[in-house]
Amino acid sequence: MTTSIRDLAAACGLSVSTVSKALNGYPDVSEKTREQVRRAAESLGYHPSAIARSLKTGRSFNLGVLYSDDTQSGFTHNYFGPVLQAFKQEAERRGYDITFISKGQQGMTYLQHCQFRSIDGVCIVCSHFSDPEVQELLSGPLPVVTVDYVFNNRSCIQSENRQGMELLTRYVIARGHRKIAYISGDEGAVSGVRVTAFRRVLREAGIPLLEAYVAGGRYHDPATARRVTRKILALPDPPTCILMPDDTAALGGMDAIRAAGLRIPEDISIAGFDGVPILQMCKPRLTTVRQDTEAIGIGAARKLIHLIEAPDTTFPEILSVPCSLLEGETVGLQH
Amino acid sequence: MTTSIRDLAAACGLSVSTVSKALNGYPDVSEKTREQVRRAAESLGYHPSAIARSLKTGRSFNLGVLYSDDTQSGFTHNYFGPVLQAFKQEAERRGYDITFISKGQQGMTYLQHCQFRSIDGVCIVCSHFSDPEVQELLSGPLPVVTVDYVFNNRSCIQSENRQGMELLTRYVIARGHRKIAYISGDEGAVSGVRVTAFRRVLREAGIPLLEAYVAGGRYHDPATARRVTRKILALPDPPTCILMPDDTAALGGMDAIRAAGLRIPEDISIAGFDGVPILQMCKPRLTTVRQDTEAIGIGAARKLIHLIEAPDTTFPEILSVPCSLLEGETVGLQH
DNA sequence: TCGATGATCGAAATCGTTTTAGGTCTTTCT
DNA sequence: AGAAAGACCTAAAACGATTTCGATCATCGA
Repeated sequence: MTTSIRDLAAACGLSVSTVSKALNGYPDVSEKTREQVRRAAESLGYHPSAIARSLKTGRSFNLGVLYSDDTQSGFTHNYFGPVLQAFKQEAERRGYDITFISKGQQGMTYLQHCQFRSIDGVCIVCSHFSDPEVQELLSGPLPVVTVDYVFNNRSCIQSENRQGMELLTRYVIARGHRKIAYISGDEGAVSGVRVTAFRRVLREAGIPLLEAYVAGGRYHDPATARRVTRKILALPDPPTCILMPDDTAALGGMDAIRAAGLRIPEDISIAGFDGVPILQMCKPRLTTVRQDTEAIGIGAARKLIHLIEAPDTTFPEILSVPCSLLEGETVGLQH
Repeated sequence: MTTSIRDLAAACGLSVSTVSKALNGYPDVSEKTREQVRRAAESLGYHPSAIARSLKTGRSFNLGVLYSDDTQSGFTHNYFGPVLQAFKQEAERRGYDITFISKGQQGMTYLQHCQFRSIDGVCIVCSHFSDPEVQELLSGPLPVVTVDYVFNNRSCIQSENRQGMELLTRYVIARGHRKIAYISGDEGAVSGVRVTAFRRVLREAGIPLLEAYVAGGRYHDPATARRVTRKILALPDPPTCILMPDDTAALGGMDAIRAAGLRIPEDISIAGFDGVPILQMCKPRLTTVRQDTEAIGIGAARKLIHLIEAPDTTFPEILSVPCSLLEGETVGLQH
């Protein structure tokens, strides 16, 4: 089959241990034999078995990714997808592979699945942080980083949701809007921060906010967005602009607006959150807040690897990456 | 640390081998001790180490996924993304994890990366089948299935591109179009089959085809699509309908059409291929051919696992899954 | 010249499993 | 009763690496 270290040792006329040490840079092997081993490895096409190595060293160079979401969108999730992609690429650059930790594999919990595969650390990015299995993993023995969720003494990376929301709200106000509605996503810290920022910017601008203008919604759920939007449009004094929890939901909102016979942005304005690329190619181009998914994914990978490789010099921390405004065509001038 | 089989054996007062056999359903262990072992395993929270098991058995229950694409879209690729998602889910259902095989990991080729991780089999889905490393993998010792690429004596799964293209072309003709342009994707078997089907349906319908109407393009590249569309629109006798290689490219085409001051579908019609869900929520809803990405992903996983688990009863074969027409709003009636 | 010191190398244990080849004891058959 | 056959279990050898602990040998200072 594939050549093992024993074959290599035989080919060199050396012992297995010497060969191993030569390859792993131990000091007690002469430069001459080291070079000989290298050459032989090259010509035999030798590569060590990650599995055998892991068994002995306890390090697998494998990062777990816990990703579960309601929306069934999987890899193609408009926000998590690109985050995972960046995470994976950065991990690979550092010599790690990734494996997805999934529910119900052979009756194992998430944590057990990690131990089963001897995962070195895990990145949790999902919508079910209240799941007991997720909590078990969060308080378990493995290095962990989370995305968009702060847990006691664990590292987290997320967008500067406050700054992003401020950016958007200020922009909308600058376009002349005074009657602004806000539909939030699933309850949680992210939604909380955003709505708080929204309220504060309005207050600071001296703009009154009807409580009927702020409604609960769901992330990445166009159907819910459609329903909530319809309700808001039916208000006695409807808003001139609606802020949606994300771009996907915005699509549902736009649908409801069109169904009501209104034009975007002439009759009513709408904005999203996330900045999914493909929607920037559709008409009308959605005005939204771009989350730097690449920076988030890369940051998560770096932090996790750091936690693994230098546990003594690294501490849990909350990292934030700034958002930017994507000015599209869905927020009109209001006077 | 985590409990090993030795701990379990000690707790039961049995030998390691008996415990192993009890857990693995060997016949030469009494039902009584088997039950005892099961109970002890449960209460100690014992789960075997996948790594140690792999080392001994040579089976890792790990499927490699080779996925590289030009477009940098990664997981969020409109066609490959959903395919991979379905592949992953089906693999997990069968007790397999997946790991991505990537270029340049520690200076390893794809094949070496597979061997490094003791991958049981690999699913190749990418756009670079001409890459020597991909070819090495294709002719290597591991079980392989491919998506959208037929290789000598390897299993392949793909859409019934002929049938899909026929469906669309007939539909467009039925809507009254006679001057139909076709922009194809990157050169290759898939593109070939589609354009052939397109030509044949036209011929059978007795509709003449201007050679200037069929142009080369690129998959998932809106910029190229825009350029090619512009050129076609500038023809002395422009078509009334343009068929694009995929939905993403269609976006570029629509852009060029709008830039030319034409309306969709009143002035000119356009259709895509793939059926990406999010675009079905945008206006105007794109008329396109839906590829059953879920069936493709699941089929790939099943076939691969079958090749792994029952190599003697399984043979390489080409599997095809039918497409369906997604009637949107971008192909108008022509008279 | 002799012991000490370094420089290289190798033997063997180990990681956590699986699996082969026996081993022991009871039962059954003749 | 003696042998054959089952039933049940264990010892030990792998799998392919890493790593500890010695072993060997040449060199060197005194």
